[in-house]
Amino acid sequence: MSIDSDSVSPPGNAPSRGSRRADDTRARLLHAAEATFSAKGFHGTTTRDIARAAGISPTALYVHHSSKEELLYLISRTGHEQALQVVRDALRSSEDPVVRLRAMVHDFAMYHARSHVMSRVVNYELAALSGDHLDEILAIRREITEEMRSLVDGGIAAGAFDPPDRRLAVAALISLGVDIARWYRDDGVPPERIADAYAAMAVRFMRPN
Amino acid sequence: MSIDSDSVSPPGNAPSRGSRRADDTRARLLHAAEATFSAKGFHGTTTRDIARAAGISPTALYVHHSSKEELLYLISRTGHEQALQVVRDALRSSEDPVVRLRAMVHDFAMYHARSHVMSRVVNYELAALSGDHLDEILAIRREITEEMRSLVDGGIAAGAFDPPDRRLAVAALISLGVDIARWYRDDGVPPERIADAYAAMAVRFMRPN
DNA sequence: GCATCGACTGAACGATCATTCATGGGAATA
DNA sequence: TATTCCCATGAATGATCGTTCAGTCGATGC
Repeated sequence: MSIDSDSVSPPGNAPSRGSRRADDTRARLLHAAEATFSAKGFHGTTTRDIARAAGISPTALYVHHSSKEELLYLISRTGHEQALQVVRDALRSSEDPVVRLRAMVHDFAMYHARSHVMSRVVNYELAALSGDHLDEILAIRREITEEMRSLVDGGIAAGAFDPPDRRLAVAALISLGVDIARWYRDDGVPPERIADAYAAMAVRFMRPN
Repeated sequence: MSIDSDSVSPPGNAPSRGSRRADDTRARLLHAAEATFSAKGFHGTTTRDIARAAGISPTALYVHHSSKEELLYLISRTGHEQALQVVRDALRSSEDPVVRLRAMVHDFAMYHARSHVMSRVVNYELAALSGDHLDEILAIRREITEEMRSLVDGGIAAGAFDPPDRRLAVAALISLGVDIARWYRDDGVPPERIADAYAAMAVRFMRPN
């Protein structure tokens, strides 16, 4: 997907009450940054690239955002919050560990396939964030890991899971989802098929023999 | 691991017969580039960063290599060739599909954990390669995928594997290995434990129910 | 002991970078 | 219609980029 226009609100620089025009420009700016960061990386992208893709002058970028890094931060935060929400919603869908696991892996994979442009930025451009911003993002990442861990531990406690290593089972579940952002292509395997297959494989390697 | 000194030979720019001193500098340059590209990305790294890490002047870089991109190319090529070799060696180790799968996942994981610095460059900086260099690297990547596919298809034909989707089973096997380069930390879970757990999980999700 | 030559360097170049500044235009309000 | 002020701009700034150039240095061969 990417950034919804209703999630585009007053960032650090701009006035609190944005006009419709300003909100629209802000949204286009974020989409443009998302696409260029994803394709060329943060350091490989110039503010002129972003401005051109958004259809404005390089200067106008600074009317809405205080820096190029702020754009990366906003994209990272939105993406991480969305991913955390996806995981939490899936875990709320049932009490049965196997059903929850299937839903979580399925939805996590779906999210990374459909939002692969944003997810590439979210997962591979972390090093370009400023110290404070990075700390905030890492906190959200820890929450995602924590949700996964609670799913795995709960399933083990209930006798529904028996992975060879609970910590590495969590790592594997995350890797299967995150790495989709790296290899996914729009003209390849459709998201739904990826999600179904990955959910099935995850259930298999978590289930007791 | 990283680059062995014996794999450091005449690159594009330098004379064919290198002195011991030149070979040593070349090797330090490649190690330095590997480390900085891995930490800050290709575009986030300056030639001055690399030179400083190698203990030489920025100018000396061009005595041994024609450009910054050439360094990335040499690292990418070495890394991909090593990964392909790891996969091929593992597949040669047995005729039994399950044994081969276990060896392949184990060794592929070991390689990405031990060479995580290089593997980050290899897997996440492809976009910075020049057109010709990228084509050459992508050809090696296709060979790696092809080896994995033959393993999976062979196992299915022999009745030893029954994954929910053979194409996505290959994707999952690659993701488990590659993504280690993203999350691995030297002070975390040791490579051998990762490799064992991943091999066990892979066997579980490939085996018929 | 001297000449040679490969390895290396400091200074510099043009290009391009993120960002700022002074200013203009146009939509919304009165 | 007149006024206001947000949104946007062209031009410019200092910094930094990848790379080149004209040499220096020190080890090696005679």
